[in-house]
Amino acid sequence: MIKELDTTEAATSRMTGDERRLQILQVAINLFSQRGFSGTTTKEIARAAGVSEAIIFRHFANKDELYSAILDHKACNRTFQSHFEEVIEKVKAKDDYGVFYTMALNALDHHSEDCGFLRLMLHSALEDHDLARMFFESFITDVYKFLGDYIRQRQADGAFRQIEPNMVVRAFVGMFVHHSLNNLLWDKEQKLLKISNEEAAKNFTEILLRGITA
Amino acid sequence: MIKELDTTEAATSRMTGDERRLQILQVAINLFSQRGFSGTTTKEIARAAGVSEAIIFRHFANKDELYSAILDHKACNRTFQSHFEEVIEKVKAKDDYGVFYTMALNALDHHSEDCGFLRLMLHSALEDHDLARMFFESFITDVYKFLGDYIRQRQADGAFRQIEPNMVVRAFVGMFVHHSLNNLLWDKEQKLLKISNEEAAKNFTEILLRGITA
DNA sequence: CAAATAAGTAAGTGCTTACTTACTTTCTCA
DNA sequence: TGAGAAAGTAAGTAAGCACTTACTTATTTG
Repeated sequence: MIKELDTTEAATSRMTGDERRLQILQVAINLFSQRGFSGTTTKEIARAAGVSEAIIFRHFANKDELYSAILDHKACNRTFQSHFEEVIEKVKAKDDYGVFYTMALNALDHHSEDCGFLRLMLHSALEDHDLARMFFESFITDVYKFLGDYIRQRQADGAFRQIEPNMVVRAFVGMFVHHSLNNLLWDKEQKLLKISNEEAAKNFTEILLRGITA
Repeated sequence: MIKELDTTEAATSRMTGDERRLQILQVAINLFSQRGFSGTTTKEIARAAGVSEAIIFRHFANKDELYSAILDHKACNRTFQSHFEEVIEKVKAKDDYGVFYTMALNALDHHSEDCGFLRLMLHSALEDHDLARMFFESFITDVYKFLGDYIRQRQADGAFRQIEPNMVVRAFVGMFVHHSLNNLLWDKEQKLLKISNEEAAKNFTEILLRGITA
């Protein structure tokens, strides 16, 4: 038996329930990230998944539950630990440059390759969905705690000058998040600033470290 | 004759055409910024303006034209010159701290008092409306040119070290834009970081200046 | 192989949407 | 002061929306 796995377009052959559910979910994530929740119709999702609309409502009770399912799906494979192991290493070595550079580069690369994620987050934040709140509470909070602790420690060492640590995190995260957002939303052709992620991470890190060293 | 000007709720008395047009526009800006374009119905706009739906279509041919009118309305009273005269003064005096501090504080204050504007921009950027493109081309480009020129000049003076000037602008703008976005979208109660705009502008400026001085 | 089970569809449902029509009320000024 | 212009409305319309029903097709399994 030949099974064609076709996630990008309409799948021709019949799928098992779980396969179809996952496929619909991925299609929905894609469309929601492009057009937002209220801007996407269930008909569009069905067409993009290559099935009739009724199939969607067999797998998800209603449109809202489809959104909730995205929440669950995104939440499970996106923890701080899993994504920043490399940074944790640098922290142990008290490698200031390594900590911030790796952090920024990781984030920038991630934003570049999965720009749908950023869009989805913005949409859900603007529409005040749980997805945004959950992401904030589980992920952003961790980033602030992790980096904040490191900065506090290095301040105690006398390596960094005295500033509110969360202020420093805000400034640094701002640099690369804004950079990604800018490239994604406003300056897609990068007319203002065309630069590699490595170069950007390097510059941001240098500015920050010079800015906070004692 | 007593004329009641009531922009917040349904106006009771009859308005002239221009008054009504403007009022509908303001109500629409308000609602679009909250719920987005496709998330706002013409019925809601009508109710919020205190008129029947037909009135909206007397003033604007269709929903899209209502959006375009917002574009015109926002575009005319939002130029770089008008908003950053204070910064231009500091530039002339080569007051590094003044330039960046004033820039950041102006932006932060503006975001705080007109947070609807930020939301509107994000919505229109995500929905790929002209409003975002126009804002980018008329305003953001100016900011980069203006600050970029200043940084180039100070580099020539030997005051700032050699970095791509637009990179510096990106980093600095990122700090305060991200700060505003964060307070607006994710951390409305400011659990992570509660700080006055003055304090934030001060810290951002200090980090940047230490980060780029020669 | 037949019965059970699950994947799938076509064609609806009632409600909401953007937008219109036909009509009424209020203001203005010759 | 009365006729014309402009502001306003109530009650539509067709298309689109989320969601359902009644039915067909394919796959598994005792």
